[in-house]
Amino acid sequence: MMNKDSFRDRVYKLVTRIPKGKVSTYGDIAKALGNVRLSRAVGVALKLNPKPIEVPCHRVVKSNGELGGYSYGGLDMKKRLLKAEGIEISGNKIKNFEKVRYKF
DNA sequence: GCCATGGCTAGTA
DNA sequence: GCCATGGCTAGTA
Repeated sequence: MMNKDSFRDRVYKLVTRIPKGKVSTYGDIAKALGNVRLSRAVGVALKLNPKPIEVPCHRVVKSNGELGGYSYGGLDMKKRLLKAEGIEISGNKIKNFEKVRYKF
């Protein structure tokens, strides 16, 4: 009997689908899970991400294009990872946000 | 069960 | 204001 994935597992699964060079938002993931109101819980789930390598949570940012948080190495690390993937950032915001925003 | 804690968000003021 | 988590407390048995 296959037990259902927990909320966190479903979050991780979605995040895994975001391709390199693209970003998504906490809210978009929440919507993909059924309700935008889950967005805050999505943030919490990502903070608890046990595998930051496999689950690229650095590709998840705020709905207004700001970076949001990052528990592994802090914001500088998040910024560096994104830049290394070709995402342009100015200050604390993603440039061409809509253009690099991945749609599920 | 209750309560605090967040990597948040849409919609007022 | 929302809602999944995690830690902790009554208050039963």
